[in-house]
Amino acid sequence: MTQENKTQEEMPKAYEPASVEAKWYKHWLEKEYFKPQIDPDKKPFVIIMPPPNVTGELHVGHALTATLEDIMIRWHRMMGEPTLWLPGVDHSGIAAQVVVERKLAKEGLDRHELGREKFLERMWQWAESCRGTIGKQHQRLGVSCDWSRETFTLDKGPSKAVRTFFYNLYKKGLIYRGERIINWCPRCSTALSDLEVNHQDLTGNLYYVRYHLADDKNECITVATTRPETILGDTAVAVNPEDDRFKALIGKKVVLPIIKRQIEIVADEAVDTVFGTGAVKITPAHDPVDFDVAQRQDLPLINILNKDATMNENAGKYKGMERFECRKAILKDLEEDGLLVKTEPYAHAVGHCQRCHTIIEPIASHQWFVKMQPLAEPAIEAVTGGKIKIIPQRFNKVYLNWMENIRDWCISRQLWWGHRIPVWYCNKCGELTVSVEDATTCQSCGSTDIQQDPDVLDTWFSSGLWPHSTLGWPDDTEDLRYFYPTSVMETAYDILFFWVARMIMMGIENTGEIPFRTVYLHGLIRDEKGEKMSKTRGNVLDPLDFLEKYGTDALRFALISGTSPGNDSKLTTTKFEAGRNFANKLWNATRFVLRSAADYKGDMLIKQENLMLEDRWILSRLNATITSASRLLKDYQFGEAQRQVHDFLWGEYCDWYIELAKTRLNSASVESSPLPVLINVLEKSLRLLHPFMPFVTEELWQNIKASLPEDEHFADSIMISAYPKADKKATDSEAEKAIDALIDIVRAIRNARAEHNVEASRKIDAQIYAAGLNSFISPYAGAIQTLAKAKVVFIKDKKEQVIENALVLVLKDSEIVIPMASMVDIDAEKQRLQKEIDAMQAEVKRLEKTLSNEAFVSKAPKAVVDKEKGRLLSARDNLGRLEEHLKNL
RNA sequence: GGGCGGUUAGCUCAGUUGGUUAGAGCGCUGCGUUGACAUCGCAGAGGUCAGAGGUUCAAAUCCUCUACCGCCCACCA
Repeated sequence: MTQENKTQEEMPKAYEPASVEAKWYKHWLEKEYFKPQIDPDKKPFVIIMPPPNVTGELHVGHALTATLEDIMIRWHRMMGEPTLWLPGVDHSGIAAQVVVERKLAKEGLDRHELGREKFLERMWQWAESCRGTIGKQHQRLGVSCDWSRETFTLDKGPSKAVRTFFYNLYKKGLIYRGERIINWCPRCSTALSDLEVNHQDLTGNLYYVRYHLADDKNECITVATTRPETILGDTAVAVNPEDDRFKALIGKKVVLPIIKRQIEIVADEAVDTVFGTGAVKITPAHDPVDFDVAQRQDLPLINILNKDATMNENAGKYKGMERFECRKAILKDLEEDGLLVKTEPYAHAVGHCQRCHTIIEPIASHQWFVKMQPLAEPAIEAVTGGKIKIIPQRFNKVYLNWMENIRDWCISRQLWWGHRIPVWYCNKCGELTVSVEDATTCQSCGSTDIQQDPDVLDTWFSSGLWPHSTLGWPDDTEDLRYFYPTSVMETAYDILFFWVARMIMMGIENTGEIPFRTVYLHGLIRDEKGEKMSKTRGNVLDPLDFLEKYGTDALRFALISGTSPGNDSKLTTTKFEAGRNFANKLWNATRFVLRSAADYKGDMLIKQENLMLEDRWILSRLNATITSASRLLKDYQFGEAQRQVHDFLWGEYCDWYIELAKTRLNSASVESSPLPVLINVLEKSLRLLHPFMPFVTEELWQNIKASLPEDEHFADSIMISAYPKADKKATDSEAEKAIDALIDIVRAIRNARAEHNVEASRKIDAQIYAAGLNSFISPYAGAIQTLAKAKVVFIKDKKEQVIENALVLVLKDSEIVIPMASMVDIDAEKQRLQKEIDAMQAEVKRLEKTLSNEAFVSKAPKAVVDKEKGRLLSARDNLGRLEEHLKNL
């Protein structure tokens, strides 16, 4: 250390995240470290970020996504792989439109008054402002993604991808327009896919209604329904053809109550003979099962609802009524006519709009659909064949179950915000034109009198293309060739079907390759009570609040700690505190190391011949931690990896190594100084921790760098430095054994002091006999004196032990004798010894039993048997010594 | 109706090829102002790993069943 070291002098006593974070994020951006270094000879590591919705600000779920992905990205980047993390934002069709519509409603407006064009202007304003906010929030989280590639789903590239995909599927016959039962949200006034409907069990009623036969007013058939208003749309009554009760009635006509329309009794297998009355009213326009029956039986469809779920002209006198008002009115009328046989309470699942929670209505409607089965087949094969790995594995089953039972996907939405369907209808010949470019003429007749389909596509139709559309598809771009297929798709398990499954299908369809090799699914973050966060519950946590209070690194630490793949986790303030405290601990440890380094005159290279036992120990422990953390990162065990690095730094480096190093700082010559190891281990540990806590590690690492002489081995930033690699040569079992024994000794003496209420300032005496380890540990008499406040004498021979009136501590590899003189009362000590003897006897017994078990000795691996044998020997030995000491007391 | 997950210390949770005395954070008890850190240090208490059965030399870990909690999927009107 020849230069002046001002840095550490300026380090304040506590870590202050705010200034550090802004400084380094800016630096990283300026140096363009987030951009991938393309190298054709290296396989890149690629994550396409799940694009947040433009529905507001980021929440803690986004923060978790950002953290997990940033950990992977930073780790791989430090491993020297060309690393791309591509950020983006989703226009999020219906969800965003609902948000803006609500804002309009507050102004007393609705989108129809505004008109499509003006409304879309408002949407764009909103989306742009969200995009800005989301970007800023992401930066505060420290995400190291390539902002130069940031993409919005409505950008030119993704839009072209959407149209191209639509066009291709249409040409292949996999996209078609047809009349089917779809889920209609009266509030949003649009069709929804099956996935966008949440089923909720509600207790309603099952109403039994009597329909009289047309030709015999005395005879009737009774049907059961939960939605009596749909009677107005009935076009048949169905019974099971095998049902003897109704066989005679098949083909006869009944008269619908109230509107008096005559409908036929038909036979259809879909009818369950044991449910309800065994006779079902058929409302083909408002029930998927009835729709199918109608197709088979060639029944007419009568739609009774307007778009807003009021009754239409087919409802006769109920026209204009709101649907549930109508239900009440019909029930009243039925009752008056004596046709309501009975009413019983009935719990059944009712569909609600995922976005606005309005009860959805099944309605027969002309919509665009994707035929899914042909797309699902290769997507199933990709997972069963192991080309795509899902973590945790249990989601394979969930994924496959959904894929194998997939149904056609309704993709048209009667919204304004989104990708407009690339279809034009000809007003002259009635034919349609599907085109990637905007069409100007009809493909069939050449007429220019054409108009584009007013609807837009399901937002997931574009999200599903995300991994390849962001990289340039359908164009053959360099990015697409180099970065696709991507490496990991990291997202929450609740969008497995919405998004992940569709990306797999679409990716394979469009590129012939899987979109990503690994799917990592994280769990949901819940509040302190374990409740799912939602705006209506009002328990949504804003990550920015925590950022400001505890710092980004603490937030990231909190989000990851105690989590495992696919499992939900609770976010509690104690986790934030733990993260903040850890950052602060590192801060102070570094402060100490650098302060010590300022007085040190040698260089920082570790010289093998100068190493003391504790140096070898901490190097060995560091290496073990690197090995383990690397393995855990590779296995996506981020919570556990973080914990192990944390435990090493706090529990081994700070608690023991620094404390041991202090004992030789003052007296040490340059050769025997702990500084090289102190600083090297810290520097390497910071790199090990960097993916988890990027800011504090960068700041401390830079401080270390500044305190050292110019060194070309140090990169400009920790984030582009090499991730530590395990080195088998660093493993040192001799040093680990000796230092473990030393730690045992210190702990035992401290424990004895505490147990016997020795004053803190008082030094006690201790004789230590460390058998085979004596030569290793005896040099540490001074260290023990400092750490355990005991004057230590090492004895070579047990015979030298003076055990009269003394406390004897029997450890694994050593024995400590502490003269009782002023410390202890004998009875208490006898009791303590007896307790230990009991425990040791139990241990001996257990081991004897294990080892006398021939099956164990013959079947268990030799290493395990030997280990047990060794333990028995040492337990017997300890027991003997304990018993002897008790006798001598 | 199918499927999945959870049940481990007072609380929140780790514990991934079955192998020492089951761990962490927080909380609790006692002690502590020696210049890294009170956002700290030292010591301690606290668990028949939901219950029952099974496989194994060996089970928190694998299998079966049961109980409770939670989630997902599903067109019985």
